[in-house]
Amino acid sequence: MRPEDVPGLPEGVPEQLQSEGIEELYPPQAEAVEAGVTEGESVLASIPTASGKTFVAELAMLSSVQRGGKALYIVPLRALASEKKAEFERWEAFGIDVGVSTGNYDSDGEWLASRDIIVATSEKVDSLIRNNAPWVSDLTCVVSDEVHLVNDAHRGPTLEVTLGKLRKINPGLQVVALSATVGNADEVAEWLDATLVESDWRPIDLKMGVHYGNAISFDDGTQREVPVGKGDRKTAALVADTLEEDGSSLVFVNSRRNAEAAAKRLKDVTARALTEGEKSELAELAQEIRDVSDTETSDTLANCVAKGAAFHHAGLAAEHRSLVEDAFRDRLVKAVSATPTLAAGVNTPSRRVIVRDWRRYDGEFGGMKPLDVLEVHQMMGRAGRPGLDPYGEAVLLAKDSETRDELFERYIWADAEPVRSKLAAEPALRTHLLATVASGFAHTREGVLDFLGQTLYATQTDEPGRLERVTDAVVQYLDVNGFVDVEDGQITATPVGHTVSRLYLDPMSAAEILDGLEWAADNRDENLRKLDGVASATSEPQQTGEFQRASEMVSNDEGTYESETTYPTALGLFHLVSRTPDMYQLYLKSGDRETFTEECYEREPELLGKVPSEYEDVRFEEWLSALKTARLLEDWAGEVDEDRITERYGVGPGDIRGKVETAQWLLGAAERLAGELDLSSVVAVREAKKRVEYGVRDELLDLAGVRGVGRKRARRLFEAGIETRSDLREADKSVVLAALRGRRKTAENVLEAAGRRDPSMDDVDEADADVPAATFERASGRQSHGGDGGDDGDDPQEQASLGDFG
DNA sequence: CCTAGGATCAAATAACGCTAGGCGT
DNA sequence: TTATTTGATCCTAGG
Repeated sequence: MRPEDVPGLPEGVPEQLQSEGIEELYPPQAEAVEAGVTEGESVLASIPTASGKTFVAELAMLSSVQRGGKALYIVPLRALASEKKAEFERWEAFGIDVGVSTGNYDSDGEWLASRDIIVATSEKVDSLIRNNAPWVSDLTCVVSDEVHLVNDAHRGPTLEVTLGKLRKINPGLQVVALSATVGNADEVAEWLDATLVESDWRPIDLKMGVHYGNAISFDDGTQREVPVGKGDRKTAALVADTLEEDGSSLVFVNSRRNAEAAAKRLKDVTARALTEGEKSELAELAQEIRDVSDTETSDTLANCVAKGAAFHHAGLAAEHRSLVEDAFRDRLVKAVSATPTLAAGVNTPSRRVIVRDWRRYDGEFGGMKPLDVLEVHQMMGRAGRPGLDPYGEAVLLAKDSETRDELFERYIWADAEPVRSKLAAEPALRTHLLATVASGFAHTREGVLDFLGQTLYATQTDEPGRLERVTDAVVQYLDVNGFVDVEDGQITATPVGHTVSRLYLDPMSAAEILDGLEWAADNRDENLRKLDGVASATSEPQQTGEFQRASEMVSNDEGTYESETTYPTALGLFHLVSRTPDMYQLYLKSGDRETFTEECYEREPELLGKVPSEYEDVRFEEWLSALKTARLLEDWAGEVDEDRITERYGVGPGDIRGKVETAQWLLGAAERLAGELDLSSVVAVREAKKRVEYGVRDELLDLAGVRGVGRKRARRLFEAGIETRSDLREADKSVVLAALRGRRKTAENVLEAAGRRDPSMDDVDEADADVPAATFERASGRQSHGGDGGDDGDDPQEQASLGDFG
């Protein structure tokens, strides 16, 4: 089938496709067209990755818009949203507007009403429905990318419920679902009332095999000799082998540490294959990586990249990740070792994929658990770049012949597991049931069950009555906690219940937060007394005028308290939100248990709630890991350097950012809840939220609110005597310029953002801006001495690293 | 005969990912 | 539960 044979497309689109080099549709694509995707028919395309799924979706959306409709593309990851948007934007020439909506962007989504194609994550879509986004009822086509994710215990139910709601709102809605090959695609298709298009076809051949001894055995019966010298590592040998044919390798491992260790070893292999030109480009890239963040992780990554290897995991800052991804795609970086982040994320194909670790530690499982077939298939599917490689190779590693045979059985010959709905789990139902009631999809127990009866879960369950039981338990939970009222069989959301639903909080998080804030109100006086007692007993450390000192103070384990005690304290609030189920737990590492037990008793008056007994093992452990998270946030909001934090808590720069973002969100929600219930803590909550947002101590809140001023610049301005936004408008320009390290352009931008009438720096003499030469040198030691407070790196980055969320 | 460096072994250590609100100067 | 790292001990080659 050729593009011009596809019915229903807007005029000019087939020509555009041809000019992109698309002469002929791939067989599965043609099959989807024959099934009517461009004529409003629902289709489930269950085909391998990189075989043109997105294209099927594009055809469907274009034709739907052509008929006067509006399309929604649901992505599984935020990172994919912008990638898809960029892809769809080439249709703007045909009068089609594209909009993206993910967590960070707009909230009400009103402006999306005018867009023809909207890209959003499933959570965002869910949230938009909860907030009654008006345009949702205008949708005529919805695309669900990676629908097999309904199988995911954590995020699957959201997708499942969201698709259900969309179909309920728009009865005739066309559903185009894209899925990896799974065991029960027919079942999923039936649930969606869609025609199934299933195929193993790939645009480029994929050879799967296992390396054992001195050779890889492939599934097509061929072998390839890859000798492993003694002392050598298998992975290194395989990477070197690919390199000989000028191909790049992607290595999947099961932990961050392993990813870093593997990259360190691989760099010696890749270094040998670099040209002079590549070396200098890589050196540049390494510098860019160093500039992203001043941490050990960043440094190690830069060292590897300089030699042509890299690692990739969620502990990296987002900028790190995309730098690595881009460089790998451009074939500058020859080998990447990665945790599964890379298997599901943005497209990073590679000539050879090596799945080194196929088991991963799982506490609940009680040992090393083999990965799902689907997951391994996703990894292997990254092999082979269409149009560039003759074929792709995916290799598993075995150290004995028994393992080799097992790997063939388990992963190469095996079909992926069937997709199974995880909706009937209590945590999932808790939030979705409340939302269903709050946004008016159901008002009675029967109504709720009726709605749930149309989900995939209902078509799959072999355990009748389970859904009813869990539903009843959850309704009762919501009732007891005051989120719904149950009367005469009618279930209605209370005002708080409505707010919780709209805030997108897990009701259990909301309950925890409300309990904590109410507890604080009841125990305020007693705890304030304790706090003041402690503060005077520890005796305020001498002058706190000097910044270095002040920052030491907070990070010090001795514990220091602000004298003008606000209550609840920031730490108390950080701990409160850290112990909700919406905040991911930080691991307690060896030694942490003691450290934080001690800390817990020391800081007890600040914590909002009763400390669980040490004998309640699980609860106490959770309490402590929440405290660890809270201390991390407190350090961040106390201007402790990024590298100190990563070192102290054993996390990567990306983790800090993740925690900070979540805390910001939850504190925002807490602020709303406190306001709604008229609790006195609103002000304290707002301040704590602002402090994590900017990563500053309270005296800098005003300054850090100015655009272009992050935690570091704010501190330097403050040191220079400019303490507020209005000081910025009045101050001597040369002082501002000096505080900003003599960067004229930055200074002008800052002044303008602060609302100064004459931001120009043209009339300021360089000599006036007495820039200490030493500050341009990178501080080598961790503790920088000297009075200039020169604790950070160079100008553009100091803002870019983490201070710059806005 | 001593030392540096490598090899070997036992003990210690740590083990994936990530979505979400809404204010505004 | 397991793979990797770390640290201690032992061995060997070379001075």
